[in-house]
Amino acid sequence: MQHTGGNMGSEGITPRDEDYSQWYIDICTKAELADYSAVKGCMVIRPNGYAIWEKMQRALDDMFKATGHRNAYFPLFVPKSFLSREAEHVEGFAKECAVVTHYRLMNAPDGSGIVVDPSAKLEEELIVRPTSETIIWSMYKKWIQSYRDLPLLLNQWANVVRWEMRTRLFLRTTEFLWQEGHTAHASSEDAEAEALRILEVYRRFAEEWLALPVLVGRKTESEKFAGAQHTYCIEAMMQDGKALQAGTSHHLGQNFAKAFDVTFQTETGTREYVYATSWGVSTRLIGALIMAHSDDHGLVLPPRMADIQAVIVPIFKKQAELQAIQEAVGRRADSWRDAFSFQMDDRDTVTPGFKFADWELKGTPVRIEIGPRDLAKGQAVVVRRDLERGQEGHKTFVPLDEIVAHVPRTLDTIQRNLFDRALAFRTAHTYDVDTYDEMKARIEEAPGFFRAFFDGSAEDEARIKAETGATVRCIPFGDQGERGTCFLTGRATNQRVIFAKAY
RNA sequence: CGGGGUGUAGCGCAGGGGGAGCGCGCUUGGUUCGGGACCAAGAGGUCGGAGGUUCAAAUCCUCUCACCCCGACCA
Repeated sequence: MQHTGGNMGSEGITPRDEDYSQWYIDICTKAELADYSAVKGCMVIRPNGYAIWEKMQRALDDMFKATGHRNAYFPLFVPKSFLSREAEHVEGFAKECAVVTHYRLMNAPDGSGIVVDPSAKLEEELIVRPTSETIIWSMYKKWIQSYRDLPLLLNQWANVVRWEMRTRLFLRTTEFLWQEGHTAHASSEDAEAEALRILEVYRRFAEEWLALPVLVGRKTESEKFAGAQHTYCIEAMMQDGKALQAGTSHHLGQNFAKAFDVTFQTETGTREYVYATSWGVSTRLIGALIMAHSDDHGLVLPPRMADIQAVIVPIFKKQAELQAIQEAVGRRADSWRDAFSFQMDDRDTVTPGFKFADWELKGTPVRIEIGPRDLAKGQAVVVRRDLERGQEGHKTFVPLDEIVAHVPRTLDTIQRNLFDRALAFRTAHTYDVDTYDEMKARIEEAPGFFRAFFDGSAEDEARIKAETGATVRCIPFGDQGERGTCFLTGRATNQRVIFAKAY
């Protein structure tokens, strides 16, 4: 199949149990979150999708500011020479960098179209940033002289490019949007505290805003960011039991300071390399949101992520009936607007039934139906997106004057229910395993998180990945200390890890 | 980079040497409207591109381009 999308409606959504991967694509395209662009591996984020990103940006940005960070913007282009300064770091990205070699086009001499002007070759080639560590650290070298300049706490909202072999809408695209924080500190302890502070910001954001329960922990040596001393992460479970890394925070130690020769003078007059962190989340979170909550009818948005939290569907035959409904809503619009965001769908070109399905597809958390019969009784029908038709609580009759209080409560209930549901799903799909054979036997028919004592080497991890497809997603905090025996080597260990197949 | 698939109307597809079609959507008019309405009349295409075979190519041959999906690799 080629480009999907268009005006098909949710009738065309592939059920999850039939083809999870196709279901995901259907949600993205039919809910008009994204569309394929002319460039392979690149996507267009449509208004419905971008609205979600804007919600994420707003919430996260406020949290970054509240923890003392400021925004800045660094250039898209990085001189090629910068990338050779940090060999370990380069290793991770060199194979997927886009390179700018020329700066001008011209008409082809033979009139066949536009060609690259061979005389406009760049002296030094430019890399399109796959991440901004190098360009940022080249500036930090100029800006940091003294311990008084520290800590330096910057974040940037930007696009980056990684030339991936295999792409997937939102989850892995050639170009994507993200935020990248880059901080510099006077001590290792400060950098460590910063990395953990941000990890906690990410956890709170995921759980409180995205209604996405996450495991918080540390990456193993083989899974950590090349160039980091260690990497922390939040990991979420999708509805197919696969893990998705939803955010990372790195303690970079002095690696980048040494690569870019960034030193500062201490209080006692000595000179020391600065300590660093970096951290980021991307538009991938939109993919996480979709795969955590949505169903076979379409997108399901947590209320705090919904641009339109409630849609009002008027039921009417005659214009006079519509007018009466509009007046009833109009009288209360200001107070409603203060309590929740809503939109009236008063199109007279489609039937109410079509609107119901349409707004469900788009993920709107609450639907308020108002018809002549309701109006006569001074009530409305409030319908929850998170419950199936016929389920207890799906539909409620609410007096119009109580909508202002009822809807916000319902939104809170939905937000909480989505989280609880996702957490219950994760719990039900998390398995304690004592032996490697046990995991091997179960992982195919029961995808999920496998919790095991493990102290194997990077080679052991590679072998497990080759044999089962599973990797160590994280070493969760608060799950350590207990003694056990490694499920592979049989050695005594207190390290408990989560194995899972991952996106 | 391997494997698979697809390029024909906005979307989904059929057609396989001689009139470019169907469904949905779109436009206009009318009847409808509490779970994806109906009738009628319309608009809309260099059949991905190039070359070849032929009296004649969407269709056969050669080459090419592009995108999608699955895998390896990676956020």
